[in-house]
Amino acid sequence: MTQNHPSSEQQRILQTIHAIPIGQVATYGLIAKLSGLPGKARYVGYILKSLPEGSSIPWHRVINAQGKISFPEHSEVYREQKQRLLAEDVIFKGHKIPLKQYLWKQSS
DNA sequence: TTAGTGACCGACT
DNA sequence: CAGTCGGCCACTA
Repeated sequence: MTQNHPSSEQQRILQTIHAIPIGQVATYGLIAKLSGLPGKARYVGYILKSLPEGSSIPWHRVINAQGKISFPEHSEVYREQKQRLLAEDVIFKGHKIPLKQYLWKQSS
């Protein structure tokens, strides 16, 4: 199978992100895995980067595997993401979110 | 077509 | 705990 509908992959990813409950977060890698695209964490990042302005996608609930926001600490977008998370009562330990305790079903 | 670039990840110092 | 490193793969110039 050499043909693949590119947009369907994106939609699966966006759908997965959209399903993240308020007050919870998920890593890029987990999003990819739950979307049936294991190993394509960077793809998730790429899609979020190219997300339209007024999108209803809760992009702020996506963080990296280190439990941190994937933006330069001093950037404006970093502050916005952190602000949105704090507004949902997501707890930060310094600059990190304690995944072990708050991350979305770590399954396993 | 090739080479460079990431809103990444896991294993390993 | 903090760095490095190699792998990953869609996208772009």
